[in-house]
Amino acid sequence: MLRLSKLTDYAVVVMARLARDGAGPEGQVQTAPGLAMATGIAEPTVAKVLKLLGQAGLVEGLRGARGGYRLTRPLGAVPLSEVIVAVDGPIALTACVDGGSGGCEAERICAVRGRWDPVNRAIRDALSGITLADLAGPAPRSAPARPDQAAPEAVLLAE
Amino acid sequence: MLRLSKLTDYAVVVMARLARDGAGPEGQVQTAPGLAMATGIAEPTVAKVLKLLGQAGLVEGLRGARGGYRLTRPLGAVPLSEVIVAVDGPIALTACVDGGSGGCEAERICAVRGRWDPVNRAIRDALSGITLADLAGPAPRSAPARPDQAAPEAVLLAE
DNA sequence: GTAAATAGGACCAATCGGGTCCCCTTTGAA
DNA sequence: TTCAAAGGGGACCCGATTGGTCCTATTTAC
Repeated sequence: MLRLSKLTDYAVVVMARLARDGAGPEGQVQTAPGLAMATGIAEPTVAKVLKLLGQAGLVEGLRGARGGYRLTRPLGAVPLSEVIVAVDGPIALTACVDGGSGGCEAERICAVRGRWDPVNRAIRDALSGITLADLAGPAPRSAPARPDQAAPEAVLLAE
Repeated sequence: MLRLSKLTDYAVVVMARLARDGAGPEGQVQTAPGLAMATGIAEPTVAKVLKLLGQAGLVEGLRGARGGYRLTRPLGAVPLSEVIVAVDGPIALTACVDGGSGGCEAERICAVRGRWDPVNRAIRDALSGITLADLAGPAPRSAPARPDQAAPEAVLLAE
């Protein structure tokens, strides 16, 4: 289906939330439990996503009491491709592209061997041209006034 | 990893093989076992791919003895996106894009709800700009893409 | 010193996709 | 007329990947 993983989706939501709450570069930090509360995503999952984003340098984690996370760059400076790479790994549509030889037993007679590169490049370019600001931008419809006050329990029970 | 399925890879290989062996529009047909032999892909898998491609109208299957498959269009007139849709289903990076409501319990507080559309569109555009001829390399034997075939476009969201 | 919070890794379960096999239908050829 | 070759359609099973959870170590404010 050419889908990207849910983790990537969560990552975008979490980073958008960080930006929204002022946890930008050199700004205030926000804790993983707090983000989980605000986004409605389970807390261990939020922690996992933040760890991955931290390893990629997209967020900065401050340890210890009063610690938390904040963005290292404004959303407009973060291409979507970077988030995908951070969470899902390298962007390559087929296994035989970057892995070199081995694994593809039809290597000898494969007619399209090594020809997926332009495809991968096209995808990467398309994804690099979109920043998180484009995704998190102005509220799509009926911006919720205070989503930080919304109780996830209520959402679960509502529908 | 944003990978596309192996089946799609096989589909490209098989279609390239069809073109290479002259099984183009109104040309000779080639059998599934023969294609399996030529490509090194397991025969049941080749048959499965050809069925999917046939349902999408990308290849034409002739039944009965002396039957087989042939392309309905030259490779240059087949955008990669169509093959992906035929084999993998609609191109949509996230589940919450086209499915409407249901499934995403954080729908109410999701900050990026409905914002994946430009991403999907960018991907689709990138994939539509690449034809199988680009993947299969230079025209094998004096059968270049014929641009007189008007763009049949494109049922990306069909299914 | 203690509590709060991140860092890192291991672990389990479920979903999805790859691959195979089955039987039916069609149709050219003997 | 009969047979065999080939496609059409679907069901099925196994494996891999992913999503999600938990535990422990480390750091730091109070």
